[in-house]
Amino acid sequence: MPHDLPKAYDPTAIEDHWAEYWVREKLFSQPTPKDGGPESQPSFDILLPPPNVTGNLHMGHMFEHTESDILMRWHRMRGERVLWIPGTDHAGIATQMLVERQVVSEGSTRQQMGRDAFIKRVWEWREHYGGTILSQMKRLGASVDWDREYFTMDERLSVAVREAFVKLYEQGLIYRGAYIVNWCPRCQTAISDLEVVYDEHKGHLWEIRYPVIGEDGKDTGESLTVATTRPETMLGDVAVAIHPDDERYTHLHGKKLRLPLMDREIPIITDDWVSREFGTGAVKVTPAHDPNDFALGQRHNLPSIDVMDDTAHINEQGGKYKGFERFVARKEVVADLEAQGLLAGIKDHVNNVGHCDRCKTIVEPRLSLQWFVKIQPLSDKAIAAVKEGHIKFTPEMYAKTYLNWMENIHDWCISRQLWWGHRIPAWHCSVCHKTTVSREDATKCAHCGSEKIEQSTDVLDTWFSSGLLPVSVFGWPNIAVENRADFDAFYPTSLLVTGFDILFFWVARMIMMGCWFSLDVPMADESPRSLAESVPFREVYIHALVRDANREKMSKTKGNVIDPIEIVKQYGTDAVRFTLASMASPGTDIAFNVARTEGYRAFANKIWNAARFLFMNIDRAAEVGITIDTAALGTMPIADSGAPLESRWIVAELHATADKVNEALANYRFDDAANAIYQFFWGGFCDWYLEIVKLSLDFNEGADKTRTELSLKTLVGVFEASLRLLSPFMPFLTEEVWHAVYDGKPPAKSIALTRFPQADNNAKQSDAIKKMGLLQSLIVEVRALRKEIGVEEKAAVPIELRIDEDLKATIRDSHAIVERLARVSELRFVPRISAGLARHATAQFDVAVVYERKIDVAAECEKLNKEIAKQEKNVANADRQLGNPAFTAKAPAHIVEGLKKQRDEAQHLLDKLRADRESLAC
RNA sequence: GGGCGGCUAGCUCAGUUGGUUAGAGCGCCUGCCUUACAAGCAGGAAGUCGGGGGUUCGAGUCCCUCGCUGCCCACCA
Repeated sequence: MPHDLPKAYDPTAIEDHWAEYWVREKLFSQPTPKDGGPESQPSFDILLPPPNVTGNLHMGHMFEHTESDILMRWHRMRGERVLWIPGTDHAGIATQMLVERQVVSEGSTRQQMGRDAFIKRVWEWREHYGGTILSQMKRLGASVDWDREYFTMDERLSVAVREAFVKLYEQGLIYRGAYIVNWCPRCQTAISDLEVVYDEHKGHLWEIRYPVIGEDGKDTGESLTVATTRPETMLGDVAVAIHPDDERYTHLHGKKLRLPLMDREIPIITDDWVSREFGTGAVKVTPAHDPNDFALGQRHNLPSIDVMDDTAHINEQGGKYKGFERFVARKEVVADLEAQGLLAGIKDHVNNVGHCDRCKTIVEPRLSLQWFVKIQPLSDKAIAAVKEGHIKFTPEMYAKTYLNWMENIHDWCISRQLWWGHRIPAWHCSVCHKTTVSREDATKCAHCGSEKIEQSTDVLDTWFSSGLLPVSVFGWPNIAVENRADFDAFYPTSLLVTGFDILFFWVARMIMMGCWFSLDVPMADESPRSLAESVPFREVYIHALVRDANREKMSKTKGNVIDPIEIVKQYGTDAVRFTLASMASPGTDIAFNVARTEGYRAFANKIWNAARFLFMNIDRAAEVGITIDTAALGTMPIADSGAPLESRWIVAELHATADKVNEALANYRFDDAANAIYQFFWGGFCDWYLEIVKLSLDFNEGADKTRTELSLKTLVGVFEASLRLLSPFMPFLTEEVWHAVYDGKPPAKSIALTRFPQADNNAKQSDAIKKMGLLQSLIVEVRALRKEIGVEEKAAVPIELRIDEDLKATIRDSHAIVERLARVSELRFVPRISAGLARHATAQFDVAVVYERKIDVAAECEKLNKEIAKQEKNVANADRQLGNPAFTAKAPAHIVEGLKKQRDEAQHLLDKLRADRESLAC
């Protein structure tokens, strides 16, 4: 029996089933369009930021997916051609590290295994464990197109990577050279600037004397003191630099120094770059181990001496320190200098130390032969795309952050000394030593024809391939006439939903690469592609971070990580989704609190029980021959003017809510949208409408059958529309209940394929809202009065009501509602409230409960006094403002009028309150 | 060293271009097992909008300043 819902809402009982159903039925697949371009149907498509293949789903993912899924389901229900593409990233370093650890635990190493065997091993690992996140996403109901799932190392995506590399190379935008890069000695690879995280570090500033030597090569007895935070790098020193205008050292210009420990002659050079204030004003120059020194070395034609190997141990260039690990070498160097009396001092010094983003090892700036992208031509386009408004950021401030970074961008080091990743399509010739870059696997040198070539062992930065995704997932570079439907329909994608942490890593790179490569792809009508049409996405929505209940960042080390799957098991996916949505206001981090989730599980339960109430009545109706025509559902209910007040009211509220939700979602205000629905369903539909409609649901003999049927129709219609309104937020619960509404014969395979409620502007403006408001305020006042004077909950009591003539009809027509909801036995209209009765006064009416009051006079007086003081203040404030000629002259008329009205109402109320106080003899 | 946020009820947060008496959820207090729901119903208390100054008829909202707090960027040895 579809109508037979269990008494309590149990999410676990329904969610697995629907999650599996959605995937099995391929409900969210969006095949390549056959009907041409996007004109035939507006499309809305986004690319899922591919999680690392090594990853587990965390709260941040769930948040991101919830927001995306809400948007996707919403757009889908608005009839658009919706596509959400899932995939995973091969995550070079992360994955290699993980598998390496596994290999080591088995007593081997990747070096022992060899490159091919190791890579095979990684692929095997990926086959077994690589789908964790995606299967978790399936369980959480993300409405992605599983038929289009990709992996960044898939063949077709690899083709795009190679094409992009070769093209940039041909355009002169990729070069190879020896520069200072960030080297991770643990990962044994270069990493980009972005992959270095800086940390304040309490260290020292060592001051070392470098003896000055004369023409004869002998010490003059004088020395120049340099300051350094990394004394071990002195082994690679090739000069000492001073500021040309530094008078302390003028006499040393042109002189030479003896490099301690290495006994090497090095020159003193002058350069404006040197700061006279820092340290001693003399800086040792180590071009192979510091970017500034490297630049100095370039300017002054100095050699570079790399004193370390790939693992940051001192190499043969470091003389007797060869073999020492860098920090051991540091100790040794300092000790030896001290022994030789060359250590002038040690000062405490706080400096920023760079760590490898992946493994936290201290990064070694190191001279190394790497591949770089000459980035400026790409960044120019990427800057223009945002400045010209082709890409819109939400929140807007991220556009500033983005531009600031983009305008100060450095060339991008794209080579990595890893095994797992896209291998660089470059072949080095051992005969002519030139490099061949090729789309096809090269067999001979393009320069000398030699076959003694070997492919570069380096792979590309992971972000090089993910940066290409917006073009590559739609088939680039193979966009031929017969093979471009996807590209035409879906590029540029509509939106990117992501976190700010990958703004530069990924978002910026996609913009650069998307604009650069798609520009060559003509439009469907063969016209050239404009910059506006070459962007990878038209909008970027940057979501906030999910923190724990104490606003702490979740981290494994702190042990405060909330596992979404655990929470979901406890409260249900829908409740967790609703929690995230309701807290998601752009730009504000989410302090995830299970108390909120508990509340939204209660909300889910509320919906569940409303459904049970509905079904109970439908079944009772069926027994007396009243049936609901489900074919009439699926639209926006409309109440005609003859319908009962509560029907017209709830329909108007439904339209108003639909309007709010649509607008909120258009502005990424998930919180406003969720709150509007919550408020409508719980505060309006359940608390008021259901209670009132119970009066009309009379199935007894002799009851007004037409009225019952009409009411039931509205009830079911509004409820069904509410489900559709809720569906993007709570897809599981609404799916279950929606199928039940249709008694197992739904008009579509899923509620996700129905239409989202759209407000009719006329329907949301209704006098019913005003009338209902009056009734509600009367009912609330009576309830409060009852409470104040201690009327038993169950007792029905008479009330006296003094109300303006023009409002009387509303009350009279709906007296049954007042009687039921406020437990009133008799409603007496009176010209004035009888003396001695407990009363409440509002601007519109006075009401009293006819009951022997058991009230605390003192408490009542206190309350009255408080209220009187408040109203006196209101009147005084209003009078003061109204008495101000500047106000009446300058403020707009409706403000002045409004204030006058407000003042009069306050005065009216005040009079009544004073009278009350009198009668109480306070 | 630059840049960007935040500070509103006990907690977590809303508050649209300045406009009439600043809101929500949770928590708290009181009373109810009223047959959809105690994961519920009803009523209630609670805020000098971080401090100071300014603009304005009018400021939570705009400007200045100070404080606290968080984040991002940056090659100072």
